[in-house]
Amino acid sequence: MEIYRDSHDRALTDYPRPSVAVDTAVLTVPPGGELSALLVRAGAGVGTGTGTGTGTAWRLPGTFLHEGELLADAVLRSLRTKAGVSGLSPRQLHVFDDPARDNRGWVLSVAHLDVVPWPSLTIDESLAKVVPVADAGALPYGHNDILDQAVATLRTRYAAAPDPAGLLEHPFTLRQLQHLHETVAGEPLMRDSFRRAMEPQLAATGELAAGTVGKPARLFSGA
Amino acid sequence: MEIYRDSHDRALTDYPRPSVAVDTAVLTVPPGGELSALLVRAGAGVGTGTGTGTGTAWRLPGTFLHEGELLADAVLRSLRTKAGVSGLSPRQLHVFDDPARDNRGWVLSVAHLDVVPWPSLTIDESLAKVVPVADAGALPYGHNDILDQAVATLRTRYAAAPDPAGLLEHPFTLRQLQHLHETVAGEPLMRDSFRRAMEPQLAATGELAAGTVGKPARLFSGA
DNA sequence: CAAATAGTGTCTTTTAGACACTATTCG
DNA sequence: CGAATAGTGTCTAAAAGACACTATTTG
Repeated sequence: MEIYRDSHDRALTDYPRPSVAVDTAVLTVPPGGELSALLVRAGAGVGTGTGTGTGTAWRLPGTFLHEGELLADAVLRSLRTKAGVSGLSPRQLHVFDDPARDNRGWVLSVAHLDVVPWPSLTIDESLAKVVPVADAGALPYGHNDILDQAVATLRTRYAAAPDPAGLLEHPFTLRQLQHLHETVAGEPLMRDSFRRAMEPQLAATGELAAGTVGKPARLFSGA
Repeated sequence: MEIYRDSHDRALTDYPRPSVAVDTAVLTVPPGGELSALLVRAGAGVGTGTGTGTGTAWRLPGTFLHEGELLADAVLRSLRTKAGVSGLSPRQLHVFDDPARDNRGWVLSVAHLDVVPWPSLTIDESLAKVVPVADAGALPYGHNDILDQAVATLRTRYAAAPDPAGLLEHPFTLRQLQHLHETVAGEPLMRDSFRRAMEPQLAATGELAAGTVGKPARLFSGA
């Protein structure tokens, strides 16, 4: 490998390097529930921003980046290890770079968002829990900021497409889709406008929902 | 400092760590010109993704993160060193984490956007140049992607506010503001709609522009 | 049948686009 | 004065909101 030197004649490897970690806001919507996030117990010795460890604190799952590993793979690894979650697509949100953030040294943390359909989220309840984002409380090390940014990103995504994160099982009715959007947005939506906005983006299966009160709704298969 | 150990009983400092760099899309609008970006010569030995150095290649300015330094400070340092630019506010765009990106080793690069008013951009022409983004050509190491994302971010910001990056000198007329918006958006905007959207967000100084052809326009002072 | 929900039609309000007309300056 | 630009009013078209009415199911 070629060695480049900078203006002070130092090779690349002569520079001190930060540890790099990932912290992830895992968002989901339980059936009939609110927009929720996955939290893990702080102080387990894995992840960033562990702090002095009160023992009862919760935090977003995270881990250190391994050599040559992609950030997205580190996110998936941390979730697999802690929550048995698989098949996801993490997105970067922001890099937290305050040198004093972590008392173990110089650690950069790349915050991520990962949206997980409820059925894919099987957690070890001794290590993790899923709580409505409104009830997350105060999290250490700026994790509330990550959560806020994650929710904002999710809302932006759902404002533009019917179900970009695949939170709904197919097929679904317009009512189910609207309920999901209201849960994500955190506010009620108008039936007429929602219909007008969504119907052109959906493909009807030709089937009808059965077993419900009222006129059976048409089923859609997503995009 | 307390030492935490992970599940393999390795202390934090035992992990291999990546070098971290910043690469910045510096955008500006020259008077009467197009939306433009700052490029520097590749192969100077500073920054990431230098490659084998053809000698004629151009790239976005970048540098390695120094110990304990904030990413934004590294961006400002790299711009100060290379272009005499000061007084800016870099924003993170994305972390490039392909382990094979840089032939000098494992380097993460945090892409940034920095929007600079033309008068603040005094460059050393032997090291750097400012070219319309449309004429940037093929840049190495995904820098075109950074540029695209930077332009998209800038457009989003200007769709929401009159002059979020302070590209216009105060006071300004509505026509000047519209011209700026058209330059940023890359397409003509309608006079009526633009007026309706912007006027409520502006504060008139009470003064009028002088020395121009036509009825003198009211001057505004921004937010 | 009553209650509940789906689907459709239509009216109103709001917003965006188009355009016309007046006002004021420079050359 | 004529060309150029600013500012305002108004007409029209499109989009969003509101609401009524019909259709079809469960209990």
